Amino acid sequence: MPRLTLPDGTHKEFSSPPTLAQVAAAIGAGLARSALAGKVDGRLMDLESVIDADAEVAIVTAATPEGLEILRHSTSHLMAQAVKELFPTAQVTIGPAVADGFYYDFDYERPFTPEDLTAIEARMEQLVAADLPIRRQVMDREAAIERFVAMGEHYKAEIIREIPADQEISLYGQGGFVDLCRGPHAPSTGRLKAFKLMRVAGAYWRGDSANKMLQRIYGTAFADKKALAAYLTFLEEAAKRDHRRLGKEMDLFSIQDEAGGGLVLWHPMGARIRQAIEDYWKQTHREAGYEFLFTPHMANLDLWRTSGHVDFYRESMFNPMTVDEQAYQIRPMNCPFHILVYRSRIRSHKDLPFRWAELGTVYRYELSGVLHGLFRVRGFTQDDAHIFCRENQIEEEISAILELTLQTLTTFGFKDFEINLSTRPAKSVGEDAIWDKATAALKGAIAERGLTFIEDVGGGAFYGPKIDVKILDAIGRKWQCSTIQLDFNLPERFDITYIGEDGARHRPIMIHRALMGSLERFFGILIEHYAGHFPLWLAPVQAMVLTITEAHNEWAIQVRDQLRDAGLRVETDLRNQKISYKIREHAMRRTPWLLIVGEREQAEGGVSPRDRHGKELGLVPLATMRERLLEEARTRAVGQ
RNA sequence: GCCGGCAUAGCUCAACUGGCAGAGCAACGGAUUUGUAAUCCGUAGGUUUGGGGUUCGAUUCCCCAUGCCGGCUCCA
Repeated sequence: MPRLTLPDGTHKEFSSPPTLAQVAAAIGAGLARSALAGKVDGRLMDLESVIDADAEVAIVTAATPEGLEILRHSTSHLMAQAVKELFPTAQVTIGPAVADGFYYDFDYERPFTPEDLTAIEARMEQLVAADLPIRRQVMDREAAIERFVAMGEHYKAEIIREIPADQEISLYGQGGFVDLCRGPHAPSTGRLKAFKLMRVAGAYWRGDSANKMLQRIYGTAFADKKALAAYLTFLEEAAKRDHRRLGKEMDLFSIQDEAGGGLVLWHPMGARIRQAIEDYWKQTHREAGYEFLFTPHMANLDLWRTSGHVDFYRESMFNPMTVDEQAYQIRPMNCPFHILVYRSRIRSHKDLPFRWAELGTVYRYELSGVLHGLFRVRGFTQDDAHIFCRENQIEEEISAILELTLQTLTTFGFKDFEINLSTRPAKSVGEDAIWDKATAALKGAIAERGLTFIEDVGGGAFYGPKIDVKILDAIGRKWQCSTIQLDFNLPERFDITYIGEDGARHRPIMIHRALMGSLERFFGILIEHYAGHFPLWLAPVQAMVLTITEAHNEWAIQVRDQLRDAGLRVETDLRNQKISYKIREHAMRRTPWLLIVGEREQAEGGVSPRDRHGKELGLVPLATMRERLLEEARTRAVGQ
């Protein structure tokens, strides 16, 4: 009789082979109610599956990521059932769980409307109330194909034909609805209690624009209504932080038709922030032993032939232009120029490493439909750098880059990171030995900092392994900005070398790296991370001097000028308005410090500061406040 | 690029099924000289994204264009 080992290490014996549902019931009534599926020796299975041998068993509930995924997957089937009942001629295709919910793609004669969604959702509620059991059934391949063809479900038939022969074909049925699916699924529709259909969108069959456009319905589902409500609140919060909205409201940047989509205009207030970012960037890079380069925005197309961009990157490049009957290309990357600088003279092993950085503006062709605020643009500035080093310098260089990356991201207020390491893909250039050595160096550099990483086996570029660092923002969203990539390809293509100790020519290793990635995109992320409430060192206006009446204008201007002379960004508001009016306005504009100046302040040579949380400090001498502001700016404090 | 939705004053949004295009904020002018999140009064602001069509009449209905928004390989 099966002896089962539970996750806590305890054992349970059964007199006859139990189903997973029975196992859950044996553990506890509460668990039986919340059980969605089970895990047997690490394999997810339906609750009704029978365990007939000793095994490690865990019951899966919606409290775990796996359980939530099952719940969402089952909800997508529930939606497909509702759609088939309401629109019988719609063909089902695929419907997986995704990051924040699920979707299902249908082939239907017309697009679904928002009204359709409401109707589908209502039908789903009915199906939940009916609490239909969800049953798995294994079927012979040919019979399954015949069955789906008979039902008019040609996509499903196509999918079955492509399933490897050694895999079993399983169907899931609930009520009159049957779908091809690997499973597992929740035991019944009654378990799907909290869901919402979000939107309709077009999506190509298999994501290929050569294929037919299907109708995709996105939805989300959670364990209970409370979690669903929390998610919807999160979406509202994200919308409030939308950098496109804040960018307009705070007059930071614009993107205008007259200039072109995806081309960013930085307004004065946005440019102040960018300057603060760039100043910091220059300072840290100087300290980290980098030199700076400036290179052109376009080059003879031949350069891009040599670099391989014409062959491998054409889709992302703008069309070349003709200059004196020669083709020129606006740059999508900076690296070829840096290589030309390297190659401009003979290099010795004693010169290496070179660390060359450039805030290089590049232009890439993106489909008009994918442009999105500052996040997806056609012209952007990379905080790019290229390191040329010897093989035995890789680890040290990577380690230093990682250090600089984390220092930079931390300074901008990001505390949580996820590091991904991508290794050699099937199709790639370079010898095994160098790949192994480089990959080991990357791992070593990560380990040295005591950090953990997620390995993406075979996920590297064809020209070298890489480390990507993702940041988590204030509301838990993940963004990838930093990337550190080894390149065994470009040095080869440009045939760059250095003279070694042995007097022979050797190939240097090239490292591409960007910490913020694109300044535009990073700026967008910062806006959303801080919801526009920039820390002092980034704030476009760090302090606003507010007068009580016109009688205090003179002192207000003196205050402003003294603080400006100290290097702070300070403005005055001398308008003939009540102080509460001015405070409200500048508080809403997210100015970190408001310095109130009236009779007493003028008489004593001070200001009455109010911080961004409305805290009043009382009358303080101007010099004291100046030092406090300078300290806050100098330390790049992100607290509060 | 493709699919769907949307486009009204600088901004946020109204205008029932086709019937005189409006409000708040912002701007500007005036009064008020004010102590910690909105002082009052007034003025101006529009080819309702652009073009075409249906209609006695179009912000509203239809077609085209442009832009924006949400999506477009997270695999049964």
